[in-house]
Amino acid sequence: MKIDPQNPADLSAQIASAIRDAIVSGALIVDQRLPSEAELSEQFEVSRPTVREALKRLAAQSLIRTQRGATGGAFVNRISFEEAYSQQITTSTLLLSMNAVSFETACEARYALERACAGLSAKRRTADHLATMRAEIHRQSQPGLTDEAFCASDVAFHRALVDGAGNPVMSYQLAGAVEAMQPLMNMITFSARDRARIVAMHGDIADAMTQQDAAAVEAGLTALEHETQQLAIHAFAARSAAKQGSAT
Amino acid sequence: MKIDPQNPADLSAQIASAIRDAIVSGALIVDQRLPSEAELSEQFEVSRPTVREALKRLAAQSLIRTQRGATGGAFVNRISFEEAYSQQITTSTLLLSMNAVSFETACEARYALERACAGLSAKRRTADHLATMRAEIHRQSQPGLTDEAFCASDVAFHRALVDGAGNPVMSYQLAGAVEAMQPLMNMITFSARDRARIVAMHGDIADAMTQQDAAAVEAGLTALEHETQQLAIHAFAARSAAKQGSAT
DNA sequence: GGAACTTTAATTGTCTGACATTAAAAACGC
DNA sequence: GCGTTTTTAATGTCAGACAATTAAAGTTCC
Repeated sequence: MKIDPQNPADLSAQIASAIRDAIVSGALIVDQRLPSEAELSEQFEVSRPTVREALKRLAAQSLIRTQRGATGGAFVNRISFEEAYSQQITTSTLLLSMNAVSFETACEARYALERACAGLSAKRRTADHLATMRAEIHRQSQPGLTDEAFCASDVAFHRALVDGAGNPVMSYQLAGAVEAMQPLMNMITFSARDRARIVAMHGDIADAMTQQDAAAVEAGLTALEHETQQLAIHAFAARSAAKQGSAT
Repeated sequence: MKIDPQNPADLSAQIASAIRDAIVSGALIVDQRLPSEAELSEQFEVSRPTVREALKRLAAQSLIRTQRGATGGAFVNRISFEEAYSQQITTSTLLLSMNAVSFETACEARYALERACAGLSAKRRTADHLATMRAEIHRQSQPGLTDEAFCASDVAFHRALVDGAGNPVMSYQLAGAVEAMQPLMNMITFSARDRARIVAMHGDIADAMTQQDAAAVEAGLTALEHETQQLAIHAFAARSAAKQGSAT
């Protein structure tokens, strides 16, 4: 580390990259203090604002944290699952919304991955997970619920299912897949009948989880995927029809 | 957006957050130009360096890109799958290496998710995917290969399997799970016999893919998971034994 | 001698103002 | 009308300064 070619462009990006490599490679370990900004600017032969921009880049990725004061400075940060979750959700959400990923593709990926949890989750789920699922099912049955709140509850239900696997790595990987679907789901209007069907399916899945019947959980998820895909097809058909109508 | 409480701390983080929210919520759309740094510093009533630090934070997350010159500025960036991949891999890798996640947990998550691809991938894989898998199997059989190169080839094999599903969202979500395992795998020394067994299993999986036999692909992955877990147990047992020996 | 208070020093956070670099648009010459 | 030059608006970088914060060292008082 600490070397920097005299490339003309974007010194702060180069410095950030050098420090990032040092962290990823293990040359800088967790909680280790980086040199002060003044020292870094000497080492890299740049000004302090440039060093600061590099450090902010790393802070944005939760690779470092900073403390003020006499013994302050920049420290290599231990990335928590929480931080990793929220980063993944932001990236996944934007990736889907910006790249014209079809609802079908995103939905397929989500349910395929979620089915991957079914086996472990059916086996390991605790009473807490079951209680959360039941509570969300109950919330979803409330009549006055907005579509948005319905979708949020849907996400919470599925997160409980995923967390039931008791594998934090899996929960982390799935967070993006499940949460990023929410904006897409929000584009759908759920009729009372649609909601009733979904709630029933959630009930079936919760029952299967209670009985630790992995195959039934998978089957329930597959049924739910099919239902969701159908709803989306109708919603988008209706939407494009309305567009046609207003255009003519 | 554009509001900013007079909270004392970390103005650049607040500004970055405000702009990020505007992008995520859709108030700022792809390729839209942000106000110039000078204008932003007026709007937020801070200096230009502070605005710049905020913009660098966003650039680090690929939310914006900047261009110099007369018509330059900061533009909302369309996050590409490529960028999202590499971000996910960095975050996942650090998450695993920094949080003392057991090999067992990471391995379980990885294979569970990979099995989720098996069905789609068996059905949709093209000749290209099969060819890549065969090529990597061949490379893995080379005698002079370093452990690191063997692991890299292993990753390439599995990525081909995942990509075979033809679902870019799934490939993206799996990238982290598969690649982040590599540093952990690199801690294992593969004997010639170990490698032969793994290569044989890869061959079985490739055969199943060729025949589009989803169940066989899943079975092959399960067998491979078991083999990997066993190898890891022995490797870590040997390692801790060596540690004991050197300590006394 | 010990506890409470004060001072000091180191570090990040922010500001001001300036200059360099870049790239597109405008002006100019022919 | 086309090629060249100039202008201009923007980011990239720098230098120097001050404010805010925090921990440690020093000081005072009991």
